Amino acid sequence: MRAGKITMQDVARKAGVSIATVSFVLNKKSVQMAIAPETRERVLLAVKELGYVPNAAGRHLASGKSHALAFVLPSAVHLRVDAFIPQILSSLNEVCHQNGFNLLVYAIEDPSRPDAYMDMVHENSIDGLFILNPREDEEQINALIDADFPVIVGPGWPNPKACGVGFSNRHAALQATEYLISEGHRRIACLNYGPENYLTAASRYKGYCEALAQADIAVDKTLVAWADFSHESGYRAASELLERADDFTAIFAGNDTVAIGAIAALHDKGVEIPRDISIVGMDDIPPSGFLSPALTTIHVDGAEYGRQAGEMLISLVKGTRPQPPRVYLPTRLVIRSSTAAPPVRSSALAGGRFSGGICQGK
Amino acid sequence: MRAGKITMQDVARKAGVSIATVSFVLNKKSVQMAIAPETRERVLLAVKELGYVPNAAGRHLASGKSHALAFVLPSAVHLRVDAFIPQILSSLNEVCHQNGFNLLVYAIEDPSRPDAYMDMVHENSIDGLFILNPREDEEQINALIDADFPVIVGPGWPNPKACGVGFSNRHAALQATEYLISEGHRRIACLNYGPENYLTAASRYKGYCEALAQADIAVDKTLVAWADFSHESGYRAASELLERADDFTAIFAGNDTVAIGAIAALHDKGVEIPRDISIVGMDDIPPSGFLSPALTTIHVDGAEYGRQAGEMLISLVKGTRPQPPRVYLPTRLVIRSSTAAPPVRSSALAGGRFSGGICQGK
DNA sequence: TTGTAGGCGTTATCAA
DNA sequence: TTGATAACGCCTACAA
Repeated sequence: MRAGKITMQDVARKAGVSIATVSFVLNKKSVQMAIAPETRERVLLAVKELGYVPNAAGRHLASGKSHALAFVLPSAVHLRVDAFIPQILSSLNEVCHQNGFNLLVYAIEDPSRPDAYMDMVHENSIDGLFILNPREDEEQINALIDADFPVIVGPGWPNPKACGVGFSNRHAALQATEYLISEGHRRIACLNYGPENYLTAASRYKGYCEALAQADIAVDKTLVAWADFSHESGYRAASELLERADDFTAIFAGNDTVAIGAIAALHDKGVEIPRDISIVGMDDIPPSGFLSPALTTIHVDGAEYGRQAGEMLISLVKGTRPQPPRVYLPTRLVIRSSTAAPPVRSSALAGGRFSGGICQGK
Repeated sequence: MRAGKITMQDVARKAGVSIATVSFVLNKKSVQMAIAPETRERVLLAVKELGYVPNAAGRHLASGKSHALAFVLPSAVHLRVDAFIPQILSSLNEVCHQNGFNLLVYAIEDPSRPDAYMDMVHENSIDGLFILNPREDEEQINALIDADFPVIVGPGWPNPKACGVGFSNRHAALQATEYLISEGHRRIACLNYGPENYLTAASRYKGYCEALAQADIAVDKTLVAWADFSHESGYRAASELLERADDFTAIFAGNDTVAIGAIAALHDKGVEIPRDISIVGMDDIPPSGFLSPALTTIHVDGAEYGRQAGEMLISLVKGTRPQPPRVYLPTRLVIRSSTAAPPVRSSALAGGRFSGGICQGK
């Protein structure tokens, strides 16, 4: 294919100028290089007539710029089931292309080589990196940042030179849990998504604990379960929770994906939401508002997330440190119908939540 | 960053050989070029000690190969809300990286320039293209195929030279609708996802019509609604349907995403699923099995989809026409709890489905 | 079995 | 204001 392999040579010949001139015209270095309008016209005409398109490889080699950015995801499962990712990806896609960058996606597949994406950096095939929720232990990232390679991470990344966007997972989890508490819940389970060394999950857990602490509620480890990223895992974790304890009245879920799984588990066990148990999620993924019951959750603007990340990264690539270098996106509690006040029965009387099961039709 | 810009020059010098030898060793052209094992070792050692990584741009320019593949999506909205896409993307990601290719994602943002992604081809920045659900009118695609540029489209693409993977949308829709009919439904609404010139949506509609025809049921246009790709649109379309007609007992939804929206709409109107209305979706996206009611749908293996597409494309890039060149993935009806036999009341007696509303608690 | 050298298509630095 | 020309890093005949 290759567009008939028309090169600057051809354009130059046709326009009767040198290839250097063609390059100048095409790269219009602002006011620096002044080209006679007449010459410019001639070149532009030739370009148009020949259907010339600059070759990426040549440009890349000569300029050292690949005009490509990479979006790195912590895991492939993540990509497969977490509906929040596509939100980010979608706006990132937009920003990139509007600014003349291609967008590479790299979901880490092989946990034994979590930094395989570094190859793209070393091969020089990308100009910048947006790493979503990196694990803290990835030292390579700091090496890149210290070497001034354009990288966007989370805003809490422990390197003063780092630039990042995101939101406070801790705070969002706090918001969610506080809401449950404000509704009157005291026995609140935490169904986090893991693994535990996964930074954002850890932060969310921290927020959950903090909210409990503020209300003088002790963290009960039997009420804490770790799922992974999938609906299935949420289902499983919720089932386990239900077997381990029968007196909690609410669940704080690490994200909407596992919350959806948990809801199904509760449903299958005959637990009614929010009558018997309330549940609040996080992320507000597209289906959340359309479930029955609609999921109360913490809304984060995924599109804004991707946009800001893209813009910051591009700014970095162009040599300007974004201002501000660290952005915390706002999070907002969206109250829907999966939450309510806890059931008003004393456990002594009712003897567990399933006592009401005989009333439930279906 | 650029890994200290170590080039083949450096490696060659260090190993005491020429850069050609280094290149030979690195590109081990199978048995063709025999290199003395001793020399090879020396080179490999130098590579390791220097931490040499080949430069993508140089390689790209010299070889004409970018080692990058692009995944093109018909729209950004699609990417944002259709949970089927990430399934494909995830396995595509895997196949690409395992084979040493980078993966570019291009979601078409600007409908006025639906083929903007062609730039990537003309710039020569990708070696191949996987176009998901292209619109039929994109003539450029045929130009590429005819020029032997590696392209993967759907298996039904009207060009004998085309290679493609996918599944029969028509057949899948037929399966879904047939099932509803087999359950006893006669008044079956079609809530498709659009736009109408969107090939897959059109095929699904065709399958729906075909199933009705087989059962001697006339297509009633008042029972046909077009959504777009989002949950919201499914919600809206279902609401309209409900206002236009009150005697249908089942809905065939163009995909699970709009089905989820539709379920919410029915729910909000007090319609109970599947008691009053059954609904069947398509694609079997991750949350579908976890809804209440769990969605009956047509399962397609998204991971397999992406894998095959990736493998076929890579084979094409390497110069081998995949065998077979067109793959139809199997589709499977997954019966869950959103479908049942139609309510057994005569419309004369009941006077519309809402007559039973007073019995519904909640 | 290994080395030489030309070329891939741009960019960018100098001269002119 | 424009034109030569040297990089850029690698691949690959062709020679040796």
